[in-house]
Amino acid sequence: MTSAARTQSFPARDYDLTATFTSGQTFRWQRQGSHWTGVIGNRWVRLHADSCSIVAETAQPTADWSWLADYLQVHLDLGAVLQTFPQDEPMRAAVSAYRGLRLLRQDPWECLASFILSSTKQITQIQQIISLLCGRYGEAVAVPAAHDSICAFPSPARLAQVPEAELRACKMGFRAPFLLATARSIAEGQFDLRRLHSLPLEAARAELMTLPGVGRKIADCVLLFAFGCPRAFPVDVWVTKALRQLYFPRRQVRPAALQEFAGAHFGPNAGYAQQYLFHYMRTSRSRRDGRLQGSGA
DNA sequence: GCCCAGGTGAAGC
DNA sequence: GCTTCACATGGG
Repeated sequence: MTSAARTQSFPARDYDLTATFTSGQTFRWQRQGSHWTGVIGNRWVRLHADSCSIVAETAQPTADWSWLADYLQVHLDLGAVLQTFPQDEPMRAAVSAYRGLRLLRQDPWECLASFILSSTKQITQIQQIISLLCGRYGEAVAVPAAHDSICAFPSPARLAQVPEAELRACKMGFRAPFLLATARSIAEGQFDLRRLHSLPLEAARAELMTLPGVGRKIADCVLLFAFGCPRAFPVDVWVTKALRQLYFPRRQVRPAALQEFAGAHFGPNAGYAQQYLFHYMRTSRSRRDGRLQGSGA
């Protein structure tokens, strides 16, 4: 017998909520002190972590918490994943800096739409665009007394009805027609995100890349962050910088060669390794400015 | 003012 | 095939 409660504790070691929520895989979590507030599906959630567990609070009594365990991937043996990383100096440094950084298992539509909006935008700006989008077109979700109101991520059907000019007013610029066309394709049933679960990585990636505004990088983000494909390896400007600086200092390496190197070098959890590299690269001025030495140098 | 940001698609060679 | 460019907008 499971009774419904508004709080639940998940045993979890090595879980750094701050690194996880600020590492650019998701854009809506907000910090209040040691607590993080967000919306998963249509549920308000507040989390905080102590040394051996994550404590969750919802707005309404909840009997089945599997949706949250799945989102947070609390059952994942992080140590086993980290052991599959290459034992080179860049990875050791990145893991040492942010051990406890996790990959979430996000809703495919929210993840896809968010990354369509991400192209050549800084993370703070992506957060702002998505906040406007949710506030204007998302449905309000139940919130505990004395907490700020908050909305769910708008559905494809809802966004499909929004005029392009209104989307542009959410500061998304040239990304608006891409988001709109993708929302319509999904809302009208031409594109079925659920079908991707049954496809191998390469086929799922090819399917995603048929959507307007979705190229290799965004497809890999969705495959990694929403579909749990551990080998998906998004290569953005930061990862490009990390790979060049840490693995190919003072050499010209073309993007295709970097992608090929990544697929061969980082192992079965390459996507996880990529997230550590991305966050590590972005969070240090010396690394951003390229003053860090390469692996063997 | 200038360069850049979790890119993509289309046009030009 | 590959390289270059336009596309909005705001942070640093």
